[in-house]
Parts: sequence; structure tokens; C-alpha cells
Amino acid sequence: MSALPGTDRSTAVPSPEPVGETIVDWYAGAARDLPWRAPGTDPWAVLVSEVMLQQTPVARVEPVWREWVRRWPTPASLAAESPAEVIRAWGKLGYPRRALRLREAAIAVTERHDGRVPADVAELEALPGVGTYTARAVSCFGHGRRQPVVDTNVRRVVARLVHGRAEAAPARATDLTDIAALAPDDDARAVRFSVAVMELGALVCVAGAPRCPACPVRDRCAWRLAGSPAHEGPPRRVQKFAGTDRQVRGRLLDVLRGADGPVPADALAPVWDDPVQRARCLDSLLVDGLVEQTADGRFTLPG
DNA sequence: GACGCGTGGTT
DNA sequence: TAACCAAGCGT
Repeated sequence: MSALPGTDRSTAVPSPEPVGETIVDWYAGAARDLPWRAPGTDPWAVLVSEVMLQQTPVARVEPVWREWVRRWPTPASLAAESPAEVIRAWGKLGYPRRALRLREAAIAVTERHDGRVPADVAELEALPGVGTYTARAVSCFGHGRRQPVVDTNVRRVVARLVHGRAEAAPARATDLTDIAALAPDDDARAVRFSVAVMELGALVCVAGAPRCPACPVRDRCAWRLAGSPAHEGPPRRVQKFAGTDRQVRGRLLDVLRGADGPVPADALAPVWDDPVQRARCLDSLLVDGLVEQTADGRFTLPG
């Protein structure tokens, strides 16, 4: 870290390397050792990790991901599994519809792509549960393709580093061009850059109290250079959870996950007092395909 | 574009 | 301790 280009010419104006290169260099020494980043991790395993990581913290994903790639090492193996087993194996990662969609994506890959996870972003986006972020992440991290990858971490880094704002704006189409403009020219380094910016946002340029002293590009950050101004505009509404249908659905599904077979409606009553809300949530789980009703009226995970 | 969708750790 | 936060997606 001693001799940056230009620093050996005492009279020259400093010309620091581009911020993208600096962030890639920082990543080499700061990256977490996450299992899905191991060299040789195949695109299917990367897809599984990316879907699990949608809104769920790394620490909770790690053990479940290991179990999934052990049990279902290929798309075809998951495609052949029952929804009930997949929902059970999802455990308490949250948003269990993701588990169903991942299974549906595995079926689509098996049927439409000869069992191989595509590298093309448009083909990836056509898979259930795969959106703008996940498609590019799989193309880039799973297949090594140069792709701009924008998640909430990247939006926050760009908001501060480039635009001088305290918080990320809602997702926009220009996010992709913003981050692509910072990527190194070399393709292999551009791939590293995509994961490196996410890591910077996850470890240093965090939402709560950013650790600017540890930031490799702190001296070129538009937000710091502007004096770290506070966020302007309405505060983001944090979604409620207590008392919502989401909480009730979670409790209902928790009972069914733990049950050996179909359970009668009476067995579900204790999880929530309000019978109207309880019935509504059970119905929505049926509609989502997360729950099935047997001929005799009991409830179970879908076989 | 706003909203609904789980869960649990951190502050 | 209630609020905040965590690699989004689909409608």
C-alpha cells in the first residue's frame, strides 16, 4: 500500500487509481470467507445462495445453503423433490414463497435449459423468483460474466460515493449505468468489483453508522466531501410485523412444518386468537401453494 | 410505485 | 424496548 501511481514524483499532481480499482484491491484483504464464494462453486449453488440471501442475513443462510447444495446438488434433483420437503428444508429463513419459486426455477431450468442454469440475464430473469438483482448476480458470480450488479448495498454506496447523499434512493434503471461506470476495464477485475462493492456496503458503508475511517475510498466520497449531510426527505417507513398477516402466516406454517402429517383446523387455532384473521391467512397460504387441504378437511404442507 | 411477504439479531 | 435492519420479488 506504499507506492500509489504518481506518488514517486514529488512535483506531480496526485493521480489516484480509479475508485473501482481501489475497491477491488480492498476486497482482496477484507472479503468474508463465504462458502458460495469458494472457487468452483457452480452456478446452481450460486443461484440457491442468491435466492436465500434475498432479505435474509448471511449468518442464517449459511447452514441452510450447505444442506441444500448437499441434498440437491443439481437443478434436476430439486425439481424432483416435493414442495413439502422443500418448504421444510427452507426452515425459518422467512418468506417461504421463495422456496417454492426456487423449486419452480429448478423445474424450468431442467425443462427449458437442459438442466443448466443459464448465464444470459434475460433467460435468468424469466425464471420464477429471479429478478433484476438475482439474474445479474448469478450471471456475474456464478458464470464469471461481466455484469453490473445492484442491490441495496450497492445503491447505498453509489448514493454516498457518487451522489453525495446519505441514503440510497429507490431502485432506478440508472443504478446499473451508475455502477457500470465505476467498474474496472479488465473483465476479471470487473467481476470482482461487482462483489466488492456489495461487500463494501455490507461491512463498511453500512446503513446505520458507516465506518468511514475504514473505507478505502473515503477521500473520494462525495458524501464525506460534502460534510456528510443528513438524509433529506421523508424517513423510510419500516414495515410493521406484530399483528400482521405475515406474522400469522408464519405461525401457521410453523405448525405445519413441525407436524408429521395433516393436522385438523383445531390444531391451528391456538396460534392466533382472531378466527377471522386466522382463516384469511390460512386461505392465503392455500392460494400461495404453501398449504394443502386434504379430502377430510385437514391441513398439510403440499405434497 | 406502493404494498405484502418471515424471521430474528442488533441498537 | 420498540425500532431498525438484512445480497428482493411479484403484483
